[in-house]
Amino acid sequence: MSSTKPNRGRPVDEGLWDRRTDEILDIAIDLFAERGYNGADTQEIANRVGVGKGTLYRYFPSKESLFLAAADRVMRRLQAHIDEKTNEQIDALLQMRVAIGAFLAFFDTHPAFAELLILERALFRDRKTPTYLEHREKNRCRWEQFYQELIDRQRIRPMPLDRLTTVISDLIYGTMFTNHISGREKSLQEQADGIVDIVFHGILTEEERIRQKPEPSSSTSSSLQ
Amino acid sequence: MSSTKPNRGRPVDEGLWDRRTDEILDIAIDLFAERGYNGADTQEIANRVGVGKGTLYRYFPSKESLFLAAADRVMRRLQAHIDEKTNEQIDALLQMRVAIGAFLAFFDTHPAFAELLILERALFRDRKTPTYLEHREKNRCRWEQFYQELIDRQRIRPMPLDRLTTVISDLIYGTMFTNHISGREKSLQEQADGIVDIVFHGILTEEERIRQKPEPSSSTSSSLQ
Amino acid sequence: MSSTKPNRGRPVDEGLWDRRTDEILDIAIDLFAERGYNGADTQEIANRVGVGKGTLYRYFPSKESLFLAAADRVMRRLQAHIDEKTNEQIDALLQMRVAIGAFLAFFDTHPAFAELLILERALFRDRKTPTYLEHREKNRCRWEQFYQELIDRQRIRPMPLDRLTTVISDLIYGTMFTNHISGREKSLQEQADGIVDIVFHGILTEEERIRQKPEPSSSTSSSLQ
Amino acid sequence: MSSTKPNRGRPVDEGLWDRRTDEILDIAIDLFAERGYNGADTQEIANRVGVGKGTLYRYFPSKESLFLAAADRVMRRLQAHIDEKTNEQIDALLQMRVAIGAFLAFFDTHPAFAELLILERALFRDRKTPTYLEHREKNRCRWEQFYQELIDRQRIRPMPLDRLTTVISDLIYGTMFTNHISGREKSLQEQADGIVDIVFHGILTEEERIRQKPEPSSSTSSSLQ
DNA sequence: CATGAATGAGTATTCATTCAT
DNA sequence: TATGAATGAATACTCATTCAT
Repeated sequence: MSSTKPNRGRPVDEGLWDRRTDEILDIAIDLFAERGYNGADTQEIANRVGVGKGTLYRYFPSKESLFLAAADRVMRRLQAHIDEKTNEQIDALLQMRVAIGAFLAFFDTHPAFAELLILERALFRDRKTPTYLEHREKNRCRWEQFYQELIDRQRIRPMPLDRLTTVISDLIYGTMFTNHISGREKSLQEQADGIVDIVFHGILTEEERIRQKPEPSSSTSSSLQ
Repeated sequence: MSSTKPNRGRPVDEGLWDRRTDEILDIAIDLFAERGYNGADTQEIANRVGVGKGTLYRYFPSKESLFLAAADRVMRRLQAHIDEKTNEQIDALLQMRVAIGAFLAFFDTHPAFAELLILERALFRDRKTPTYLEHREKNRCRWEQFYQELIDRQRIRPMPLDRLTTVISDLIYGTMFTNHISGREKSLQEQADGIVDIVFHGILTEEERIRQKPEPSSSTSSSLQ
Repeated sequence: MSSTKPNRGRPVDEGLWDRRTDEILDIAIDLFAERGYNGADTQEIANRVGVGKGTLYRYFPSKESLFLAAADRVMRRLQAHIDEKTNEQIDALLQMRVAIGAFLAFFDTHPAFAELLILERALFRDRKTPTYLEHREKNRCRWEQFYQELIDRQRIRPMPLDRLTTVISDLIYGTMFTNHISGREKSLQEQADGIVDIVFHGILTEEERIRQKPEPSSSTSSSLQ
Repeated sequence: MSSTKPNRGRPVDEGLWDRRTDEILDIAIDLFAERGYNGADTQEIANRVGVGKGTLYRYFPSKESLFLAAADRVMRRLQAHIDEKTNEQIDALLQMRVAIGAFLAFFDTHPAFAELLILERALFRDRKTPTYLEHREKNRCRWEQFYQELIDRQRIRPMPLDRLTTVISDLIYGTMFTNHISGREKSLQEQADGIVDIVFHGILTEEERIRQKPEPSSSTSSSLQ
């Protein structure tokens, strides 16, 4: 998981390398978030870490790779955070609520992380798939299984799985971005509840729903109907 | 054109100013989107416009102001685009579908515009409310009236108006960003339909919906319940 | 004395050319003095004069020539000022007092003029003998005659004429520069008296003067001894 | 040189900093004098020193500070030069001669130094008291004591001390400036003697001096009369 | 004659990266 | 291994001058 460490000569304190790598990353995350990419001086990062500038370059071959590694660390921490909150065997629909709440809470607690994801996209658009999309794709499969089960157990209407993952994902990422940018004042809980309410029940009234018959779903799960 | 004006000398081509301002803006939008803010050389912009660098600075006092004006132009065009598509007197719920579709289509047609909004947020976070948030707020009132009417006519469940505007707005902006970033392959129409389906009907089955009773809404419209 | 004026076509208002030339020069003197050479924008000069930038270039072929003409105007005005004060047939030694006082008063009244002379020297050292040296040389002859007469009439000790002109000239220019730079607080009259006192009587006491016998002068006037 | 310092890595050559600072300053003095402030390219200075442009900025934070430091170095060298020439215990009046001679010789040997003082005044008039005035004021006290003693020992006529310091100072600075500007051809010794002659004995004849009674001095020493 | 729109040469400064020690 | 001194590429902006009208 850590950068490739040169390994000639006397072996160093085991773990020092990794601990310092993470220390650098955490400091870099904050500084990049505070100052932006160009505004974050490598000298300043080195100062905050308490090492020489040259040492930084022993851990990361360039400022860019440091930045990208920082963005990656953000996503790994997000993953861990959500896993931690949802691991338990609670009701599946409740788990969705919890996951959405945990997601929003994570970025609310660490605004710097949101900042980093935005920066990454803006600055390195040509060079790399954004870290957060990579992670999204990595988890898509898990979520699709999760949703499929709910459909099979007839708790969720049959509909294309990718519609579910995509719409929900776009919604919470959009919410996160907007929260971060505009400093939304509403309580996290309220906000999460609002999202879940609409996603679960839709906005239409009973009668209107009957009139507007849900479009028949077209993908894998259509056979279930 | 050559009456005895008090100011002799080279007369200004009336309208040239505005035409050129827009021309510069359009070229700037593309270049900023292509190269990013720092990568977009003022010289290159001038070259593409076909004027000297100094002339650029007659129209915009700095690169930053040029960029910000470009972002503003994007939002004004978005506004005009959606207005154009939805002006007609069609069914209100259909109008929602149309507006969502128009929104996504706009950025699909002009990926550079999406790019600009992201850049703006990343680079000028400290200096300015993002242009797109400004426009969002400007329209919030209109949409809340729109939703209130639908609630009054019992086509939409009673729920806090800001929940409606916020969730839908976050969803479509999140979708737009993600589309732009990941190059989503699905057809625009399908995508819009998917969003509308979930927003309108929610994801739960009939039985599940009854079990999970929608949380009673807390705002202005709660009295309607 | 004015710049070479193009003279084809309809002859203009006689004198307009010269009047405007002087007007430009006076405004330029002030602006150069206020802002320095680079800081003085040609646009600003044009604005203050109330003409277009292009018009300036009809009067002076370049910014540099405008500046040099401005410096020249300063010296011509100095000349006129001193002539005016000393023209009358008063006692010769008193005339010296008056001339020195008038010189200092001139620059005290017009600090911008002093500024210009300093600027000229600093900026155009390679290109041109400073205007004020030109004027100094032009007047040297007159002053040498003046001093010779005083020596002949045994009112001034016999000494090389160039020593007189040089030392006195250096003294009053040095005083003028220093006054301008440091904002000397002493009254003009007192200052002029102090200079004259030392130049007329020297600083030594009677006894000391006898001990330090004045060095026999070595130039033209030595024969008088 | 390689003891176990807490700071490993490339050690600083002790003294290199100071040596190079002076080297940069000397080269800057020459280049500024040759080309003027704007004409002196930072790149050219770096080239002449034989370092990269960036290195220059490690020593001086800006071109302006480099210039000002150069001017300051000139005055410190002037100070040292005059101190060196006058330190000995010779007759006080002779010391004055020597100091004046040393002053003029200094700038005659280093025309670039005179140039710098003029430039400084012209370019940074708003920002800073000219370096040479600072040094003048610093020495004023010493000279006033010196003169007071001469007055007490009745070698100099009683007169206000500031008249003495001011007139002599203005005279030698004025001479220095004019020498530099006009390239005076007379020998330094002759010139210094001429100044001393007039300052010591004044220009009037014996009889005339009696007629023009020296104005009674007005300050501290007036009581001595 | 007068104008002012258009031009583009010219330059200080920053900061990621290297590498001698 | 760690350091930080040295480097130099890279770039926005100004303003004197021109010339079409």
